[in-house]
Amino acid sequence: MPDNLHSLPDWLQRGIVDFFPNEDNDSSESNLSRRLEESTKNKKPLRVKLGIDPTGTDIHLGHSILFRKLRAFQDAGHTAVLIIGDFTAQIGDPTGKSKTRIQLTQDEVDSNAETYLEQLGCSKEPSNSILDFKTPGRLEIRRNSEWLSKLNLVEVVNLLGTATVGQMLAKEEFGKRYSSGTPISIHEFLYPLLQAYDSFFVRADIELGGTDQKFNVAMGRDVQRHFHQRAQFGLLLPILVGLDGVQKMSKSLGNTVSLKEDALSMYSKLEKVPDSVIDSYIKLLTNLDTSNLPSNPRELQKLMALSVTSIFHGAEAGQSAQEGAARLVSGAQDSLINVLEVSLSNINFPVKAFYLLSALGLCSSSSEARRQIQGGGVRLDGAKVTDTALVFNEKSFLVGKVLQIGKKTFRRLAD
RNA sequence: GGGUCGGUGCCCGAGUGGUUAAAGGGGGCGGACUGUAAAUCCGCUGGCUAUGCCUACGUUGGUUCAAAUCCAACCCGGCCCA
Repeated sequence: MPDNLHSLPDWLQRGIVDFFPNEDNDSSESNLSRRLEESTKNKKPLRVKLGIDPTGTDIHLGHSILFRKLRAFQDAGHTAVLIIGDFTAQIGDPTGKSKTRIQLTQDEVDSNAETYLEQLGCSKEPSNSILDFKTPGRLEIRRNSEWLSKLNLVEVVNLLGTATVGQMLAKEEFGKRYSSGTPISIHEFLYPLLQAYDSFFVRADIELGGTDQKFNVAMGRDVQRHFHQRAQFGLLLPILVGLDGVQKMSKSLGNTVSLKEDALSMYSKLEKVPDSVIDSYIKLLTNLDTSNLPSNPRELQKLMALSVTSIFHGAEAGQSAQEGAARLVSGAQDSLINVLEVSLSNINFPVKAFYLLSALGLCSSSSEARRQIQGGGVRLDGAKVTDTALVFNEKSFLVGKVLQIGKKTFRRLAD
């Protein structure tokens, strides 16, 4: 934690791990709080850059930390510059990757970008969206293909001249991959430079990023200076640990909570998160007062889950998710009100139980369904199904009953 | 370009002609226990409406009754040399 974190305004402090430059002087070039003051004094909002590469379809809680901080800047009167890395997504950020990333097509990238904006609340009012899309002057959305696809080779070569191979290999992932003999494609070296060029192009005053972005954000400063522009500040936020409590939250590790998920699903995942991560979740994902929290870990877990869910779905939905989750756990099958329904309309009767599970999409394959039944993981209205050869003859027998797979998946069967 | 080693299931990694849907570990899933946690123990971990059938060990072709295992060509990577 940086020593002079306290020099920053309260709204900015929470969750900040590092910021740079971080010099204790009066210069607005190297002292962030001076720069903020200068901006207020001159009534000139700062341009706060956050880049996202639309490489997937989901925004998860880990990303939300950055977006919420970006929103805080918006609320403080600054301009959020959201960069959709539609160009860079096709190169792939090597950060944290042990392998070269698969390249995406323009179409994939475009549709991903759309779902991202949707999840950030582009069609909602600022009061219940993650970013403020409505207040004039508070948000600028740019696609980096706008400028990156126009660079010619001369300009690219010039840009490449900003960094050295030594600098690149000093970057942790590259260094590891290099020394372990894992291939590094040359185009991957270009990634940090393009991200840096974005900062120059949008004239960023501040760039937000996860701690793993330190190198890329710092590169932005170099490139801005290279093009005779005032260098941005870097503001680093932590990488959220995933639901497994060990690795970072990442779609490919399957330990995420997506913002797309309904309140019940979000709550259920969060309330069973390992104890070790609860503190960080509370600090990074909620606005709870950390000096006044329940000491019982189970209570703490529930409070965290409730708070986070409420932030993304509203207080009311959070409440009912909590109640719904409690009912699920208590095993009170009769009172399963909020269980998602699934229609049997496409099923031909008689139907084999394992086929039904797979046809309804509750298991990834019919073989998987069979295994679930064998392993005792399937229940119908609370009664364990153990016979893999079980056949249901009549639809009417199933309608209204609750099918359960494992502890988390419940579906009410509808006509 | 030359030499050399290598490419096995989600990952790591054994296997060098047949009882191999492929040892072992990790991860994941399910069960028991619990705080719906952790730890621990047990089971499962290619697909298929399924007592059987199909697809799988970089790719393609070949040898063989039989190939992840042998041969050829090709593709991809590491290292060394140029």
